[in-house]
Amino acid sequence: MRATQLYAPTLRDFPSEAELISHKLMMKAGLIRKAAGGIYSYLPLGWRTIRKIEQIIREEMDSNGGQEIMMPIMQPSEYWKESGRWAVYGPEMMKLKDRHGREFCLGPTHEEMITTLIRAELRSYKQLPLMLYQIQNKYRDEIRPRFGLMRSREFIMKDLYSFDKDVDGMNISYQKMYDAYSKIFTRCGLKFRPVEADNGAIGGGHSHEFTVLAPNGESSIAYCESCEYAASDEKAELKTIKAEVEEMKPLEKVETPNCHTIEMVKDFLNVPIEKTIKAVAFQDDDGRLILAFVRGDHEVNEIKILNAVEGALHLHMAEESAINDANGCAGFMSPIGIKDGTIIVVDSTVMEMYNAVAGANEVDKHFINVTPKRDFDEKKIIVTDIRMVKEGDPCPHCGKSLKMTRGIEVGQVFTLGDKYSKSLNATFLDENGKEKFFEMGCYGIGVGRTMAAAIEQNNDENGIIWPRAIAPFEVVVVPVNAKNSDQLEYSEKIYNELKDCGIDVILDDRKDRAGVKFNDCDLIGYPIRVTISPKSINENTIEIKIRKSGEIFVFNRDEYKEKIIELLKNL
RNA sequence: CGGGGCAUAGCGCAGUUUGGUAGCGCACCUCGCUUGGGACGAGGGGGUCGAGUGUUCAAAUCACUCUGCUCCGACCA
Repeated sequence: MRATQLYAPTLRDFPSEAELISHKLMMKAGLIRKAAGGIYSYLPLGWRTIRKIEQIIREEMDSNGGQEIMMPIMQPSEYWKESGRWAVYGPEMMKLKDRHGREFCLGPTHEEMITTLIRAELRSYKQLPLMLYQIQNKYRDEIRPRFGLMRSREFIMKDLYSFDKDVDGMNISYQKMYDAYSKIFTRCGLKFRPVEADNGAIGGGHSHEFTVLAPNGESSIAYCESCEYAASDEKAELKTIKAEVEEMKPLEKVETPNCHTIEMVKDFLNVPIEKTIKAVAFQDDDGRLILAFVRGDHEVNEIKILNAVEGALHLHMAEESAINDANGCAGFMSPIGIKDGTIIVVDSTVMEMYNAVAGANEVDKHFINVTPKRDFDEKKIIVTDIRMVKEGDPCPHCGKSLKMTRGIEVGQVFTLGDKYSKSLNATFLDENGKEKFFEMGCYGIGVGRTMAAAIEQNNDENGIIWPRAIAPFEVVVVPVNAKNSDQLEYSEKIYNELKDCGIDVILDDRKDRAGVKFNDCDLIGYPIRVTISPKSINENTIEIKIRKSGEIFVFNRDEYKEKIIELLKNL
């Protein structure tokens, strides 16, 4: 490819609509253009990267037993009504009608489609396991599309569905995909973590989110550097922190005028924050009061509270009247003296504390020397892990301290069990001639998001720094002055030689000044730049610049190809 | 859905307060000159000022309505 033929409209400035660095760079480097909110065209450079990512995905899917198919974007509503998700999916789903008034949707996912596709003809356990996948546009009518390809309404997704005869088989398929995903993102040159996720309502199986580590990511994750543990902040399990055993002093009520926050209490009483107990009052959808208690320096994790309290679906901050009805006192609360029947959830770490400070349920009064295992009635409270992970907390697997980082979820693997085979009545006959539901799994990768995440993770003030495997071109050959026919000729020779080595190379034969071309090369992010100058011709050498490190090498004509191939291996 | 901001040439912006001939930089086209990090000179093309309605002799500018974009939040996982 020659740069003079390439449609790559680079911009001098960042478009004002872009906020996130990957979005800005994709616009500026001419990778994508927006058609509408959350809907994009991919220009040649962007599309080349997309295709390289897809190719890596294909290779790993195929070598793990996947078979590629293509299913419709436009799906009839009947399938979704049958599974019960037509109503459930709600406004997220793009719906449309044909001229006869028949209802369709633009598929946000394809469980219904694939299950109905195979159910008529996949009849025997002998045909299992089966793994089918596609790389397809998907649609979600996001409330607020943003961040370019990161949260868009139309997006490219690889989705594979596995069908097994039993749970053991399903777990093997799951493991295969888990391994394939690790390989895919490694090959893409990304720093990522498989993050433990729970299946929520689906239950039973397991799930991991593959999260690319990036400071601008939408999700916050905790991970361990000593072992492989990683989990999203809301899901991270936490071990109980044991406090040093102390002699229990007698409970005592003290005046704490106007000290309604932990900060004020700890300063007024001059105690370390780890010796205080913080209260947070919630109400659920039914109006039930839920009091949560954590150590003063900890934060409550609402998701964990929801899991701990039977029947609670959503939480909001409690009304003061509800607190008063339970004999509580906002700003000065503890479980001591709260009306029976109130739901009280205490973090397990709190139960380990000795001689702590907690509210007295009276205005301007706190208790000191509270020892929960003596002073709280364990029969009336729920004790469990309800706190939010924070940097430095011990890893639940190895005990070393956890680190926090932000990340971008690029892939997700999920066991579905028989949820969809049951609701869509997809069965086969097993060895005993008995009819059974398929045990399914689904495995998605956001292709555009992977591209965005790669840029998020690999850029500097000059532009993108592509990992070699997904760079639109691996090498760019730049004659310093393309109007000079000697330089252009020499450059074309080098270009052809590299091409013959199987290297994905582009010749920047534009007649612009060197500075313009260098800046574009840096912006677009080719991993290696070959610079051809009069000096190169005179000395019969090749000058090479590594985008990532900025290193410059000069090689002789007879060795440069091997050198470039060698260098590319590490980029 | 709540709250803020914005909409003028391909991109970035000024002009709006105080109504009166549509501007600047970059990009684009032509010619010249230049070529190792976004040169220079000369000439040129490109706009229903997001849409609609109203006020006015006169609206990019004032008023109302709508649409789109964007940020924060809620929502989603």
